[in-house]
This record gives sequence, structure tokens and C-alpha cells, in this order.
Amino acid sequence: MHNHDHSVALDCARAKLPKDETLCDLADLFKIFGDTTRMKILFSLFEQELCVREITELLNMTQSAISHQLKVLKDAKLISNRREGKTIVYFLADNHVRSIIGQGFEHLTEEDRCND
Amino acid sequence: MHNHDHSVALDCARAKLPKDETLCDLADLFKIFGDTTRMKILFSLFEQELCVREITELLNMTQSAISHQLKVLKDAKLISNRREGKTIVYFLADNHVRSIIGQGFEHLTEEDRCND
DNA sequence: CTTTCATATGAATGTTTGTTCATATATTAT
DNA sequence: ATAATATATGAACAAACATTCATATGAAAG
Repeated sequence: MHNHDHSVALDCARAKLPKDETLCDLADLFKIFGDTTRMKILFSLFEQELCVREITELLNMTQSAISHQLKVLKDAKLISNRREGKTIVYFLADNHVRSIIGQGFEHLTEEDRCND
Repeated sequence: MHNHDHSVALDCARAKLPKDETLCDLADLFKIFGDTTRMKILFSLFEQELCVREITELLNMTQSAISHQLKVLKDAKLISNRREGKTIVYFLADNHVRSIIGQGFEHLTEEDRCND
């Protein structure tokens, strides 16, 4: 009879697994990146800030849809905004956004060449 | 009257925006990370491989739920598996998984200290 | 202070998605 | 062959979510 209820690997994994709340926060963060519209907005803001109307025009969507997603991104602290006269200008909150997306990009592009 | 339908920033953003398909693929990739169960599975496999029963036991969920999520992760090429006798052993497909999650982790932990 | 322009927001709706339940497949042992 | 063990999978259901429509807020101009 084998040792079914007590493997070393299992104990090891259990010891190193972060607590539930952390894993949940992490999943919630990635969930934000997991939508095409939000991904487009983030990319739009990669190199310059834009106001809501510009983003709306760029993505060719309704202003409402854009505003809703901007709110999601802002709540997640991935973007910030400031008022400028009548318009509101949005911009990336920090460089983590760029590096996270960059890593994802790499994974996608390297999928073709390394498939041993 | 201001220049409403033609801003430099907008043109710049438009020129650099990747094509729709790429952005969609990227969002789909991050979507995979955007679920607590899948995040737990990925973390479980961070330092050692595990069979389905071990993962099921570790996460305290039904075997079916785990198998369904393992399939999602495998389809996304984030994990691979091999048969070993009666059991099937899963492991991380490559290091991108580790770096992507690592970046996310950093963003979370640094959220407290830099809030200017 | 009323109108206009830019953006935000609440409710409703259709779609996507994670889990469960029941069952199928595949390997090993009797 | 048959039973037992390990994993996979299809259908169903409930919960989460993105978009739309209608409307609210807020600044600026007349």
C-alpha cells in the first residue's frame, strides 16, 4: 500500500501557498487585464495621456462603456486622472502596468518558437 | 474654436495601438490568471509538480472543479502534464508564468507605500 | 442662472464563466 | 474479463460581468 494521504510534495506546496486573501487579490488584479476593452484603454495610455472623448473615439465605442471601464481601471489603481478645464485626462498610474503587460506579450510571442 | 476631431495625442495612440487580434489574445491570457482557483493551482505548482489528487486535496475542492481548471490552464499553455502510472502529474509550462505572477505581486505590495 | 459640453452613474439585459452532478475513459490489480 | 482507482468531460445552473440606455453631475460660456 502506498502513502496516499501524505506526500512530501503536498506538504511542501501547502507550506508555501500564500494565504487565501492574497491569492484572491492577485486574481482580482489580473482580472482587470482580462478584458479586451480595458486592455485597449491601457495600451492607448502607454505613451501619452488621453481624455475620455479621445479614448472613446480611438476605440470606437460608446462614451458610457468607456467611462464604466475607466472606473474599473481607476478603482484598481492602474490609472489615474486629473481635471483639465472641462475635460478629464487619464494616464497610467505607474510602470507596473507596463511591465505586467510586457510579460504577457512575451509569453504570447514566444509561444511559437519554444514548443519542446 | 478648438481642434476637436484631430489631436496629436490621439493620432499617436492610434499609430501605436496593436491590432485587435493581438489585444484580444493578450486579454485572454490575463483572463486565465484572473480566477482564484487557477491562481491557487499555479502557485501550488510553483516549486514542485503535483498530481490531480494532490491539488484537489490541497485546495479542498471537488476533483471535477480542479480538472476543469487544469484543462483551462493547459489549453492556455501555462501548464503541461505527463502520465505516471495511474496518476497524471501537472507542472508549470515555463518561467513566464512565474514572472507574470511576480509582477502582479509587486504591484499589490507596493500599492501601500507609493500613493502620491 | 440657463445652456452647453464633457464625463459619470444606476438599472436592465444578454453573455460569459466557475462549479456541480453524473458519467466516461484509461490504467492497474484481482 | 471484472473491479478498483485516477482523471476527464458534457450538460445544467447560478453568479459575475460588459454594454446599452437614460439620466445625473459638474464646469464653463453666454
